[in-house]
Amino acid sequence: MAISPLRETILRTAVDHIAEHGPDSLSFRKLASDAGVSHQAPYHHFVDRRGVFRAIALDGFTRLGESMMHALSSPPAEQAEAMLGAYVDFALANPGHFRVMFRRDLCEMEDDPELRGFADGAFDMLVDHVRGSLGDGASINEIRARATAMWSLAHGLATLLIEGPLEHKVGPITDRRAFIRSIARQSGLA
Amino acid sequence: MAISPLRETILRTAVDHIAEHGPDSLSFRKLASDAGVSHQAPYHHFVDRRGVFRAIALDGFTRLGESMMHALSSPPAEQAEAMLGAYVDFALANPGHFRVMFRRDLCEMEDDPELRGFADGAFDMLVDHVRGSLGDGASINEIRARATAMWSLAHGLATLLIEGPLEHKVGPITDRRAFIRSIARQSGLA
DNA sequence: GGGAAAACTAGACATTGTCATGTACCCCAG
DNA sequence: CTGGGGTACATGACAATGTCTAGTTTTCCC
Repeated sequence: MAISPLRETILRTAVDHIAEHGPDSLSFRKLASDAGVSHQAPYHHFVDRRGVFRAIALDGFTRLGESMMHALSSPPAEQAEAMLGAYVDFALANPGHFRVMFRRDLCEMEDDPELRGFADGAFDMLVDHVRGSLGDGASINEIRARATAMWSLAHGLATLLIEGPLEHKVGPITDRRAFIRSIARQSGLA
Repeated sequence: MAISPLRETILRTAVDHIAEHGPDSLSFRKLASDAGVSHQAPYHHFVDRRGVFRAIALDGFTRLGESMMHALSSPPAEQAEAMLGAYVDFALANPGHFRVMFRRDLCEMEDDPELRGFADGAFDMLVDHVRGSLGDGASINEIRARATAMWSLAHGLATLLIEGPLEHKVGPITDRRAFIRSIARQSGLA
């Protein structure tokens, strides 16, 4: 998979557009003309319009995995909060990616083992963290429930922050770390 | 706001389509032809293509409010779990609405006081519940943090269930009530 | 019953995704 | 050196879509 300048350009401008205006209004042709090439050129790097979304999702899950991997190296006492923070930080730093990664109408995971593998990577780190934090006595159901709770909390928080309604309700968030900490404390997850 | 048969038909088929294929592929013209009218007829009931999304969101927040209102009448000990359940139940019963309500690129809340009012209604019920459950000693920051945590947890859970990745990871969920209960217990929110 | 407003139809236009096809350039075997 | 094949683009065409303008029918009220 050699890097191609045009491919990178298109991905970058696509992500920027999605971060600002959402995925719906993303125009394949406009991507091409903005890059200064013909409207057919991108087809050489992406099979479809949806191929762009797929590439963005792959990139996104890679970045998310790196972010969570880094959080796993925190001291145990702070690990849960670090995992939540890593998830939310990633989403807010890469809203263009985040908006695409979890939209099944944009990138189908069902029949895409590669994409699903990338997605599994991030989740498995969460499970690893939970397994370690609960100790050996934890049942598989306990681990499953706690990992789901953490994922849901992080995902919901990230989504509500990106899509806007939360800050409108609770006011602007000045210190994101402290904000996440207070929420992690209120839920029993950290 | 008198009811109009065509308007209702269009909203219903639009919601169905979004529930199945997502909002992006929703065609204004196709809605019209499916309803057996000219491609211009819907413009008499919706200012825009986005007007359809706005109407769906308004309807959705009304239903969500009713669902949470009903949960508020549960006995205090079960109220938190009932609120979570109400939120998730609504989302899974109305995925077409849910997918639209929290997409700022589909329905802009910023300059739409009516829509924002409907959305505020549901959130205020959550705050009321939290205020009641924490008692009089709770600070505004505590209430805010706990309400945000509950909203995030419910929203994330609903989103991950609708968009698919969760069931793929933890397997099919046979008893949703028990599933939600186990997650509510794992987080300290119920 | 007549007139106005509401509901709907018809035509047109720019934009979009995508298919089919053409063209310039690079690399390597002969 | 040559030519052929593959890669990366450009061009043209087509159907579908959102929406503007303009006409037509239907409904309703005084």
